[in-house]
Amino acid sequence: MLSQSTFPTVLRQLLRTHQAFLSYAARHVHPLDLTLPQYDVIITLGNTPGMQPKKLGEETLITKGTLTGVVSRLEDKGLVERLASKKDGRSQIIRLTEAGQAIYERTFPEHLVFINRLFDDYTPEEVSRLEADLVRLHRAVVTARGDDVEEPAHEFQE
Amino acid sequence: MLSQSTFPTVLRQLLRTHQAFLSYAARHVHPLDLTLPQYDVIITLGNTPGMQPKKLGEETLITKGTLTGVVSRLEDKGLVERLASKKDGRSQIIRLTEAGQAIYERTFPEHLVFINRLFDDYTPEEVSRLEADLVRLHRAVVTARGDDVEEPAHEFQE
DNA sequence: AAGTAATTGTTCTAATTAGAATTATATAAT
DNA sequence: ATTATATAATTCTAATTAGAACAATTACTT
Repeated sequence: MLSQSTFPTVLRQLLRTHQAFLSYAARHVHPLDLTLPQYDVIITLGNTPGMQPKKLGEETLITKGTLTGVVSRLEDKGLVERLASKKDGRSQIIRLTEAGQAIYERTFPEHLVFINRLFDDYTPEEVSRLEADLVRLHRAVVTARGDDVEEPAHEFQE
Repeated sequence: MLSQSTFPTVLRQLLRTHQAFLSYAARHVHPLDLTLPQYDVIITLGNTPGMQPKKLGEETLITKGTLTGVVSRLEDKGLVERLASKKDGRSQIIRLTEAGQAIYERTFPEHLVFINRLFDDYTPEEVSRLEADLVRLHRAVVTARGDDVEEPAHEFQE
């Protein structure tokens, strides 16, 4: 078996599953005239007093350069608003407007039903195990990423 | 904890792990002056006589509209070439040029080492189980999506 | 054979993406 | 305090992304 010369199928399957899930979730979100990242921001802000872009990006896995644009489009739609922080001149609070909160309350319960349908045939233990396995792989990736510094760059200090 | 009102953490973890893996893989690919999708095309075409864009897209999970651009950029770099099919006027064959094949041969072995490092702490059984669990979830998504039976049970090994 | 339907690939668009450079502000060090 | 460093968010760029519309070609139906 020449599995040594092929790309690990487990990783290909990770990509495939990820992609399939996104296209599934989009079915529920696109009819709301929202993109997936936009809806992700809304459900992350739902039932919160708002949060800084930095934290919002960490929660949604959207990098900051991207987040600026996503939030701006939601602002244009009147679904979120940016408030300047008084404590920190660099910082903001992003929160849902009333219209944004209304969308959240109206759609999120059914979104959860829609998503959880995927696990109809799973026992809670099976879901937990899958999650634990994904956490383990994630940890392996982060570890490898941190350990894999070919050029430590210790010699060149500015 | 109001876990009923929160997004399933197993899916969030799927997205997180996927993202971490891509950024890890990019470390090895970007120094080659290639994007991840571009490199994916190259390793998919490696050691093959070439293939149609349709199949190439299925293998790499790149949708056709995107694939046109990815292939064009690789063509500009002289790494792949498009050949018109004589049997089917709509169709093409995309294959590596000599330069593309050279990059493949020079980099893919070390790329595999780089990637397989993620599973250093896994037993083969653990990898198989994770893959099977991902296949199961993928199947659940496709089933829920409802557009089943587009792909015959031809799940060949890559 | 003629007309209809399906397939292949390109083009077009709006949005996302990561990464780098930039601006503005805050914190730390001396 | 003054300088240096770190952080927060925006801006900029090239590429990818999905989806829709399109042109060209092939396959099917009658």
